[in-house]
Amino acid sequence: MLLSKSCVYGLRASLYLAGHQSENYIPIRQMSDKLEISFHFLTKILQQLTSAGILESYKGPNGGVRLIRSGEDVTLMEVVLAIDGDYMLTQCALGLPGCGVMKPCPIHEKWAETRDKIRDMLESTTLTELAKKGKDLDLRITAEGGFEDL
Amino acid sequence: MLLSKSCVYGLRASLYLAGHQSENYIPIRQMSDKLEISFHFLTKILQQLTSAGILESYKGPNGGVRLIRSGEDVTLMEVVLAIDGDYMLTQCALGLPGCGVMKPCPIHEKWAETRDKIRDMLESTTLTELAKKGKDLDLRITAEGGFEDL
DNA sequence: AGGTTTTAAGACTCTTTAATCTTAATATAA
DNA sequence: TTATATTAAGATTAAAGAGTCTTAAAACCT
Repeated sequence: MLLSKSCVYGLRASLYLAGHQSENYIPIRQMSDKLEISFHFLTKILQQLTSAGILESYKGPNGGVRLIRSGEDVTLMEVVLAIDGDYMLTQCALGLPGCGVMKPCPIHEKWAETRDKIRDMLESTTLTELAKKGKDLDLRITAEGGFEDL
Repeated sequence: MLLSKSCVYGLRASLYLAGHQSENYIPIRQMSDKLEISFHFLTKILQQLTSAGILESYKGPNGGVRLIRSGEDVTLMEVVLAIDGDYMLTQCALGLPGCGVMKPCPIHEKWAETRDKIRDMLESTTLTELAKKGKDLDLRITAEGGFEDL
């Protein structure tokens, strides 16, 4: 699997936040209900995004989480790095340690090109861009229903 | 991780076979020693490639496995599909069931483009091509040492 | 036939990831 | 200041992936 489940959940939650952007904090419970993700599991994932400086959280009534910066600035890459790390973007296709231009494996070159495509996509796509697209076209970030139901 | 460990081992073993192509069967023990992969684990992986019609095996003295067709014909895609399946190439980036042009998620379009790049690379690369490159440049398919040591 | 070499197959264990549960800490508000 | 709402953190359980071990089956050789 390209992205871990944690990472996929993190992306969906981030898109949710980008689509509900306001000054207010959004309770995790609300997100876990809407997105149908286990509350406690989602909480831990969002903690990773918080400590990575992507979200900020607030406890108590009317607390929750929200994007620190506008979703305009936040790329998919940031979310992926915060949760899955850079493993996917650095690891050799044959799993060999230290694979690179100095000590390549036979697949290295082609693989590096392919990886760069993935990297470019993740770096050039922002949360706001996708959330806007989701709203405009009523696309979904949950199994059933569209963006409007969120 | 993009490819499972089983898949990576399968690729390395397939490259080994492509680099030793002959009429003879290659014992799995020899491969597991050279490639530093657990014998029993490698055996299971090669069984998958055998039942997928990529390898054929023979028991008893002078037995082992070999590529059914020339490595010229075998693409990386075939090996990946036999071991990891098409999950990576079909799965939605947000993990939503049935994501496609009819019911897309906001990332679907960009993701599909990126996935196609991966697909193209895997489909256009053959074992022989990589094994030849590995021999010519003495690249490695094991942590230490080059192709020549195999 | 009997012993040896090899793959095949299944049971088992270990590790990592995913998910849940419980308790603590923090903030609000009546 | 007490009750409530919320995130934080750690312990625990469940499931999947990775790896090992044992036994069986097939083929060869003497």
